[in-house]
Amino acid sequence: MIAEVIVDVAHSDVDKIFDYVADDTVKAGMRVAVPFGNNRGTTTGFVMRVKEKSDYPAEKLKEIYRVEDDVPAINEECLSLAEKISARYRCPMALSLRLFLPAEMRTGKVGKSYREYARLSEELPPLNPRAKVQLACIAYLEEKGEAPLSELREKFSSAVGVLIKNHALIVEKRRMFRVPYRSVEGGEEHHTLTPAQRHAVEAIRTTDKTVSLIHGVTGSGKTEIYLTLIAEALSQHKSAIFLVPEISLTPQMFSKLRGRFGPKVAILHSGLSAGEKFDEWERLRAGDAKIAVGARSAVFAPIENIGCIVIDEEHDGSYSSESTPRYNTFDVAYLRAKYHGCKLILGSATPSVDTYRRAMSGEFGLISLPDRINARPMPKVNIVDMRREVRRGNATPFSIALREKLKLCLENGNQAIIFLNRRGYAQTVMCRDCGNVVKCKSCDVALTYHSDEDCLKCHYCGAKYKPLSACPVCGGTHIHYMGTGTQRVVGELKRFFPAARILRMDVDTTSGKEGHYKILKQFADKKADILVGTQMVAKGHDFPSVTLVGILDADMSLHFPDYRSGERTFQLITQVAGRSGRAGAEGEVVLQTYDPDNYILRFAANYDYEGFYEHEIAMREAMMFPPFVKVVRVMVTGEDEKETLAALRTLYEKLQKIYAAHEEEFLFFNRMHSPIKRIQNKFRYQILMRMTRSAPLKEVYAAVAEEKFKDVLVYVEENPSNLS
DNA sequence: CGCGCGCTCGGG
DNA sequence: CCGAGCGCGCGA
Repeated sequence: MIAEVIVDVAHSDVDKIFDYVADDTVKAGMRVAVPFGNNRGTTTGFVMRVKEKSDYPAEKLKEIYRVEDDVPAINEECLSLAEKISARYRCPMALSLRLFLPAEMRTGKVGKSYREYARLSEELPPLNPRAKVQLACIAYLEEKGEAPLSELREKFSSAVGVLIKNHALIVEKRRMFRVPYRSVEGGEEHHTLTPAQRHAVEAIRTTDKTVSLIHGVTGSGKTEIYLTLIAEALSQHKSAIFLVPEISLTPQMFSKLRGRFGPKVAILHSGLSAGEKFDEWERLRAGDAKIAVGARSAVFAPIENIGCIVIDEEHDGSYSSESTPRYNTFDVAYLRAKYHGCKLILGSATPSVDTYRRAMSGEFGLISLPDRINARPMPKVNIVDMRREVRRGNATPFSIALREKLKLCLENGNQAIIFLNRRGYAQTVMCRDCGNVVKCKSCDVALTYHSDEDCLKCHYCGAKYKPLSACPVCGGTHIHYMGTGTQRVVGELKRFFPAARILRMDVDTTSGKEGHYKILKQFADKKADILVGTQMVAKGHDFPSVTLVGILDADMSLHFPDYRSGERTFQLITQVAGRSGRAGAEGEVVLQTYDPDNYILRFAANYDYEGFYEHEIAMREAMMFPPFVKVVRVMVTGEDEKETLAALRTLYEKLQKIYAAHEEEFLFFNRMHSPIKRIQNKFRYQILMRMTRSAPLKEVYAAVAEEKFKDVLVYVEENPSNLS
């Protein structure tokens, strides 16, 4: 037999099928060790197909050294999905295949884990009646039946060894599965659905559309709808995928899932240990677990017979991959849903403009849940004009209104969340003598001062620098810390509310496994009164005692140089605001801005998604932005600026030919450096295009793929979510 | 004349 | 991607 093999080398030069002689144990989807290249070593490969004979000269064929899996690691569906991903995102097969395996499995660093159990032998050999410990051990096992060997060793020490030697104990090795979040208990049983929820479930069940969007405000009970649909899939002996944004793997969600589905749930996300990830993956592959829950990568879960796929918080940026292959989770989920003929359910309180448009056009089903389950109104949003605060001489990050409401909130024993989109202490460090802003040595990015470590950090590469006492350019000593970060806010809050217990949550405080979880749990357990944080406090957690949310400087994300900045700001404000007043008392929001009449903020303050959408889509159409056109960026990066520029030029000239031939289909075509000219020592130049949807994007891809540059990396992005 | 380095090529 | 093969330049 012949196996068609893709070698696990991420390079287009070797991105093709190689035939190897195989025995009949080899199946498609298994990994194999094969001889490859002139080195006598081995390379891992993926068997894509097995066939009877090869077109390649038989005398040149080599044999597979070893089969690495006893069961295919990648099933037929996923093999063909990998092919589609490679074609769609133009990446080597090796890279798309890797998506389907836990990373640690590939490097061979992790494997099955076993545990030894001991039980009594059927016929006990004669024992020395004076060996008290041995007798105790036997008595213990007579009562228990069996016990882990390690436990026996701890209790009865060396006696265990003697008993094993005498064949009094039988030791058995058994597979042990490492369980993530063991400490999270399964809570809450399912409650009955409200009429609105029942209607939503029914609508999804009966529609002939593959994709349904649930547009439901925070607290409208979307999760219960997902769980009902997943339970239904399970009852039909099918499996399910439940995707959530990276950070919103909250304890509440876990306990809900565990409570409802117990061990049928497997969790896949980057926070797990290698062993846990591997075991959860294995449980899914073997069919022991039926529900794959996790962030974007869980869309590649090794399951068969999928009954439904859910993408919660559909609008979230974490659903598009930032590294090759830059896949979009929705696209992959859609392919899987089509393959299995199952439903794909998207949910959000603030759907992305693109998704909502597709729902409005009838391409997707649309279900609206305008009311909160408990019929509680959304918290009132007070817009505060910070320009007036400044005029009144208030130089602190907090408006007087926010301070007063905070005071009241704390006096009543409630909790508050303060949100701002900037970590660290001060945003920039500037010399007042010459105006020099201190920047990172490897990136073209202003450094941020962090008071707890007393250092300057680069938020793009993580580099740390000593704080400056004098300006490196002019030697001036009037170093000024500008702007406000989470650390400074905490400091200022302590000044105003010395008795308040304050927690900070941003990437600096959430390192390590379960980092978010710990902070959120502390806050949920009311070990703190105020939570200060960046984006990550915005994601869906339930804090019943939070009655006040403060949004400092809502303009920050508004003036981002990106066509989606308005959309993102609306989503962010709506999400953060939704943290207020979920159970007990009525909630309130203070929204601070220097642009109080901005339409995005107005719509957000009124929770008027439709209004926002109508305005935004009209604007996009008028300005010719996605979804009406495509924004395409060809990114050219390299450490050597000359080489990078040369590559840029070559590509530009090539693409210009396409542009010239299709000028009427392009709205914009130009080369420039990226907004951030250098990150991690790499210069970043780009060719930016805006083109109609019928424009020859394929030709652009092909032209880019044809060129290869030494030491210069080139990639193409469609509607990039981050234009920096 | 010999070897070291850089480029090109091939891998089943 | 990685090593083999090969051409060319330089030094003794």
